[in-house]
Amino acid sequence: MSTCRYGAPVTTPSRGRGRPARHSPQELLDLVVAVFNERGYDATSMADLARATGLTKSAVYHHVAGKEELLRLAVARAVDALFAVLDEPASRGGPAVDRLEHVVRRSAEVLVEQLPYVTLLLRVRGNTEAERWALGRRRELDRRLAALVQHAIDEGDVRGDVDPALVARLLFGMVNGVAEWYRPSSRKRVDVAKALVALAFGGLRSHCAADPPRS
Amino acid sequence: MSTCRYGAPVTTPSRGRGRPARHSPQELLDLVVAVFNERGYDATSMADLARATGLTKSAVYHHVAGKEELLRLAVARAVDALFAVLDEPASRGGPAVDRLEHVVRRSAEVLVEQLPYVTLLLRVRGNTEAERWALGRRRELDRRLAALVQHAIDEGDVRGDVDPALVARLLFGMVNGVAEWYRPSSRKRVDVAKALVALAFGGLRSHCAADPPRS
DNA sequence: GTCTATATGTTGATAGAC
DNA sequence: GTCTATCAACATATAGAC
Repeated sequence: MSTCRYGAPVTTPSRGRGRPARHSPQELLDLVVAVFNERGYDATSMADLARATGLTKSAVYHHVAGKEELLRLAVARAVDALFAVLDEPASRGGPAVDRLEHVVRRSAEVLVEQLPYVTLLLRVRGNTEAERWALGRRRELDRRLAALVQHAIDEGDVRGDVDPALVARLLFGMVNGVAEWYRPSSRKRVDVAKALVALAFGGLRSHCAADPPRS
Repeated sequence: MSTCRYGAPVTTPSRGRGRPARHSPQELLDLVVAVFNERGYDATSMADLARATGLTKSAVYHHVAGKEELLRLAVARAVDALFAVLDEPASRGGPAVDRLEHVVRRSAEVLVEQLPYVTLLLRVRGNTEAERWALGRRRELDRRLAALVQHAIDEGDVRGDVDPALVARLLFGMVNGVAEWYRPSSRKRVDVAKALVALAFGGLRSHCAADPPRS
């Protein structure tokens, strides 16, 4: 307030004092992505982002080219994190069923660790160039996951009585669904990943749960 | 065109001739929901809806109060269809695990049958009154599904080594995930529901698939 | 780097003729 | 019931002072 030269009403009531309102690019993106997830990307205005960051609209434009660039940065981070799982050693060697289990577990862990970024990625519709790029990367990811399921079936460790592409989509649909309800306060990430793997590979029925895990 | 009194450019090139551009309320809602799902509710303008229906914006307003009422009608239909599953006889009598299996199968079938409506419901964020109402109904649905899982665990037919609320969310997360990829042309609804139930109850591993179904 | 002020387009919704 | 014409509010983005 001390540097408020005019008596005009302040458009950003959340600062106006003390708080420096300066952010690293990383902190700024974190704040922005939180708003995108709360209100939805399309329903979020630059004014909303200015309010959330404690800046004015113009100051936001000083840091980024516009709304779409913020989306691009955010979904790129999620895409990179998910593809990185496929490059981990345990995703590349050994029986396909073990690799699949590792990818499922790590995907769930990454989703929880990078929750806001992955959530945003999963909600992308394809209206802008950044969104279409993200959709293309997701398709590529789906292809590689389906191929992994196919391998596990070929090796006889995953049931072959269901279409592999269908299995892959249902399986990773369950993983991605975590983004709809998980909140950081509620549970440790390993709990979610563990329960997810147990359910996906062992099934719901108690008589299957009794089988010893093969690892 | 015959009643076009002025030579002014037509804003709806998709009609301009022949097609009467008259719809029953049901047909109109179908068209609107398709656009909502393609572009996202927030990114859809009344001009988009006018184009899709072959009317002008003003004509659309003659049929409905506004954009939000269209959303309200659509999500209400999805909510009703999903709650109806819980009122089916097979959802109300017998062992809880069988009721659970029935609800999972029927939810998947309803999702596929009413794909655009359920898809829209699953994407609701909570910005408007209609959306907050829908979120509330979804929470109620989640509560009842979690209670059903709890019953099945109590009766010893579903594994009790994972938190029941977590099981319910993962399970119906897998069901809801179908909306992300299913397209009417690709597969029959029973195929998806059958594969979903098999995977959810039997798990991925081939040694579990060998167990005979208990029904 | 942040501000105030403003340019320029799009939005949901309405008025009133036919 | 559909149209043309229009509005006020809000959108993204920029200009230029400090």
